[in-house]
Amino acid sequence: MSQTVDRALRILPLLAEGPANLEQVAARLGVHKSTALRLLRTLHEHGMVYRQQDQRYRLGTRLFALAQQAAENLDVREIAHPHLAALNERCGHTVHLAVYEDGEVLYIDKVESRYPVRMYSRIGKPVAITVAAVAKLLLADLPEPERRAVAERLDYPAYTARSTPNAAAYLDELATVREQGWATDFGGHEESINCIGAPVRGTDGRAVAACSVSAPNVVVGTAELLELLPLLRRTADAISAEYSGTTPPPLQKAKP
Amino acid sequence: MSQTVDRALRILPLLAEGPANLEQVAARLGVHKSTALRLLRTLHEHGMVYRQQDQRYRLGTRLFALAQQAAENLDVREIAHPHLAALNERCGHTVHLAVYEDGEVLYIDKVESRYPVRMYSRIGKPVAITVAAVAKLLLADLPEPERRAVAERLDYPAYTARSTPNAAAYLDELATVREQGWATDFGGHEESINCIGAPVRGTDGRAVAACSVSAPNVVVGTAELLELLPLLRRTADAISAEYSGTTPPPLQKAKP
DNA sequence: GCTGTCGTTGCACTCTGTGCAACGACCGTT
DNA sequence: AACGGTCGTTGCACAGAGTGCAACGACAGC
Repeated sequence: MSQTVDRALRILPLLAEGPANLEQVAARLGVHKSTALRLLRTLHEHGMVYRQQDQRYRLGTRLFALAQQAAENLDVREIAHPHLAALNERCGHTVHLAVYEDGEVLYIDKVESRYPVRMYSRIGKPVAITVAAVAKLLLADLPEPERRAVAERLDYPAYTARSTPNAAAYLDELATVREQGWATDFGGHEESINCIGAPVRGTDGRAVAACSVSAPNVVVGTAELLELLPLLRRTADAISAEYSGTTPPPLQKAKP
Repeated sequence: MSQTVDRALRILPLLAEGPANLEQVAARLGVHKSTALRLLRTLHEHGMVYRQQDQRYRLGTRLFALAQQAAENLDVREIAHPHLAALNERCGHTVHLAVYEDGEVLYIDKVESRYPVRMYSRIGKPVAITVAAVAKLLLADLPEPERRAVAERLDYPAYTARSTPNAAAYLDELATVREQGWATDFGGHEESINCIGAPVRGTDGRAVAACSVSAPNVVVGTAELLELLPLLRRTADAISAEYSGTTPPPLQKAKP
């Protein structure tokens, strides 16, 4: 749309390949040297490109700063929600999204079951950290010292006979979860409620969130619930992809 | 230099703060809505901004990709990282790597403290240039006219009672740092955080980067932190050696 | 159905970006 | 030293590109 800006922006991927001097930039843009110079100067003023000692240009650190800052403001929930809604659309059960923060795991989004029998939960509420599938996924991915510290600091309430009894058992469970890349909670919190979860990962591969599908026994058994695992994992992976920016996800309307 | 490109680029940091709609962007740029629209469209075509469902704009994924490539071009970072990780392994504190670029000092890598109490920082974020140990090291090594120019252009915010008060004091401090070859920041930025730093030098002896160890008072005192100085300097020197090519650098792990 | 908000479009004006040519700094060669 | 070559930089005149304006349209909330 805007020729000048367009040209300026085309310089960036060009420099991403490696440093280039003025003439090379001008040639590859198909413009006069003086034009390229002015564009590069403007980019330079904004820290988008940097001029090394040999006068060649390369990408600047401001790009870095911008991306980093944007990543911090990135709302997983916003990105995840449509995916979670779609998942709920297909399976009908309650879908949760949770994050880890300062030794706690919190639900930050929820799409309600479309069955009449529902489990109780509330966005913003701390999760039963010792048993919930999402909690296991998030803790499993913590750096080992912190994971151990948290596990040992926790209480292990016996919600049911299948609740995790103590730190040792929990750490074992976390190892399993880390290995298999998904988690379950079969009646560990409420006798009659089962749950499966999968992690959402950021660019660095660390779990930034986890999502889960929960359903009461009376609606589906554990075997039937596990059949949803591939779908759940695909959903989690799609969210990860969009969150890390590997997918230019937002399917924009094409011009007619 | 180029008004149009300048306006377009000013949109990016604006969006980095969080999503904004067309009117907000236009208002903050001080231009008409239609102008802002065209700029945003151009940015959009290049993937620099992204339009969410509610029509608001936020930074796009292309920016992340570019930042990634920009980071890869900073080869100090790549070389330094394993050394920094090893340093963190041995002392447990937060380790930073920073570079100087166009009057700013930026963190380009970070290895998190393994203690529960951590300092806040972010890769890509400009460093508190008047007080940070890494900033002192990098400025101390600038050619004298540029050093003076930068020092006199800076603000000297009084973060704490121990912050550098003015340009004269800063230039004195830089002289000391240049002489001793290492730097400190004892509570100059945050009252309770101390920090020691050492320079990474290129073939020409100039500081191309600086690394530092930071720790809160509550974890280690200044005396104890200074005991880490030899280890820190050895780390910095090892990075320098590998970066200048004096060490047959990437000693690959032998396959078992 | 009305009113207000916000994104979008077409147009006329003019300001900004452009290419050109000449200059100058730097480097290696003879 | 003088020369020729390369490459970045500058001033200028022209026109093409960007701008603001006003009107339109989509949508939401009373």
